[in-house]
Amino acid sequence: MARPSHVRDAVAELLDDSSRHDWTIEAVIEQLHADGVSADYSSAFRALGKLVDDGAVRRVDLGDGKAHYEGAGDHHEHVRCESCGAVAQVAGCAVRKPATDFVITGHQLLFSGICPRCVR
Amino acid sequence: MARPSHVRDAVAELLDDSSRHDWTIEAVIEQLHADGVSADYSSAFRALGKLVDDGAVRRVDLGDGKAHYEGAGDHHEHVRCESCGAVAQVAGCAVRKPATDFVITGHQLLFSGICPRCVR
DNA sequence: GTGGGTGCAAAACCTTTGCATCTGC
DNA sequence: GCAGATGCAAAGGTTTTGCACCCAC
Repeated sequence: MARPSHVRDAVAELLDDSSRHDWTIEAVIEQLHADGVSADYSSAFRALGKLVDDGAVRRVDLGDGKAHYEGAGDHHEHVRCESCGAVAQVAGCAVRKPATDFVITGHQLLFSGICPRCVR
Repeated sequence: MARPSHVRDAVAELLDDSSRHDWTIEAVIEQLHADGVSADYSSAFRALGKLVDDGAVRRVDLGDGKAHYEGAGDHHEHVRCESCGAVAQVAGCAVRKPATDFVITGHQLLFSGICPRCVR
């Protein structure tokens, strides 16, 4: 049953505390290592998978071919800079329920744009 | 200069005529072959890439790990059935401009849901 | 002859999975 | 002992890239 999992715990805490919302598996591992926590890629992968199942973490698709994760806090959308790839979140929900015969269970919205830094 | 490209032309015509909006590279190739057009995976890949650059085709992310393409016609969003993977499009734009310091250039919205067939 | 288009094959990239091991319970 | 957790390594599935060859201009 519930058994200690230093990897899962560390990942959960990391994503929960962090304001980042574009954690990749690689980034998570690096941070864990920097924090002195040993963790293998597959361990992190599995930990994240379980956390997503538990609803503690959301998997986000930022259109760069990699999986991103963020703590499942407030609902918000993302903006990604086409130029530098920086990601920011935009508060609130900008989506209206669509007219369709599907039963809508959720949505994922990704804005593309240019960040203030790249505009200059 | 502009040189004939039977692959690119065929792909462009296919996506333009089709009402499908979830063409994968594989699907495109199969259809081309069915239409008697020879085309290699990499040729289709490159043709699609160029068409996307030209703005004639849109690359759509349907969250299944594969790249999907559709003719760049009217703007619309997509719904994907969590159960069977079927994809439908929903007319109109359900998105409001967000409050952010990014310069928004576009967006991609994917609804998840259950299709009428799977609801039963 | 030059540059773009095609095919075939190989390289790259990520994500998943298999397996042996280790550790609480 | 048993089930869950972890590492290491290998498998999978797609997307990209390298190269040689061919053809319209």
